[in-house]
Amino acid sequence: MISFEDFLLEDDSPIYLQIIQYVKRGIVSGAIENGEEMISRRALSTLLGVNPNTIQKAYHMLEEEGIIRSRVGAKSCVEVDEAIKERIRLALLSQDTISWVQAMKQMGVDLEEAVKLARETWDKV
Amino acid sequence: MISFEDFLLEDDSPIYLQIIQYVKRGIVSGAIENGEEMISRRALSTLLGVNPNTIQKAYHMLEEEGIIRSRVGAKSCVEVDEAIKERIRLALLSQDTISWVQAMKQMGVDLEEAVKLARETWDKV
DNA sequence: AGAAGCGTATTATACAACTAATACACTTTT
DNA sequence: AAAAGTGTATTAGTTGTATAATACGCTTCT
Repeated sequence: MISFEDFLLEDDSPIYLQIIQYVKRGIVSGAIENGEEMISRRALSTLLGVNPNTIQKAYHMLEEEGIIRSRVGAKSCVEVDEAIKERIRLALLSQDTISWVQAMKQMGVDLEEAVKLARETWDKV
Repeated sequence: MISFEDFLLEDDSPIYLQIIQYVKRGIVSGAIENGEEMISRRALSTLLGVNPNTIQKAYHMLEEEGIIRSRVGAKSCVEVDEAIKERIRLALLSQDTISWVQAMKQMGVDLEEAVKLARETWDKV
């Protein structure tokens, strides 16, 4: 079951987006597998200390994106085939990398400097 | 004068934060220099097509952070010494790089893959 | 001196995100 | 069968972001 043990509220972005991002990144990394059960909405809202409706919104959007499957009375399940996984992987990797590269360029950092910075940062995080 | 010519509203983050980020990145890159005049609040709100109050909020926060200096009746000016510039540079570079590295790690991408991805992305952006 | 432009301030409205409390129908567990 | 847990839905309230319309006093330009 996906227990959200290592999930942390850090960002100032909407919580429901952070939850969606957490699940997507988990799928990309392989930490979250097809068929796996999600923790229930109520349990997650208690765990994170946020409102059940916030969780509901995140789960609902995950369902609309075709990532989880819900049935009344039972826990929601992850339902992703290889095509969806690859689609998510490409989207997330390019999206995150593009915005980082844009930031570096806007600050006048060249490619080699940026790579050096990334290498130095890697083990600190 | 800082004309915000190459400023683009893209993000879904608050506009006033995007403006602050634009100015900070400009200072880090050297595109924005100490003593330079800011475009007036009214002119910028017209240029970007957003409400004057949104601009006022951004400028006000920039002033509170000690980055610009305002006098009633005159245009606001950038006022940053080398210490402040270095503080901003360190904060922005590490902040952006850390979040990118975290993203890559959460998705199971190792350092060399990430570097490769960054190199491939560099010229496309 | 006068007009225009500037920073600053106030009040009101709209909308999205988040919180809060509750209810219903269904599945799973006991 | 009963209880507990689940997804789903509704209504209400708070906060932050952005819009809208004005107003005042100061500086700069003509």
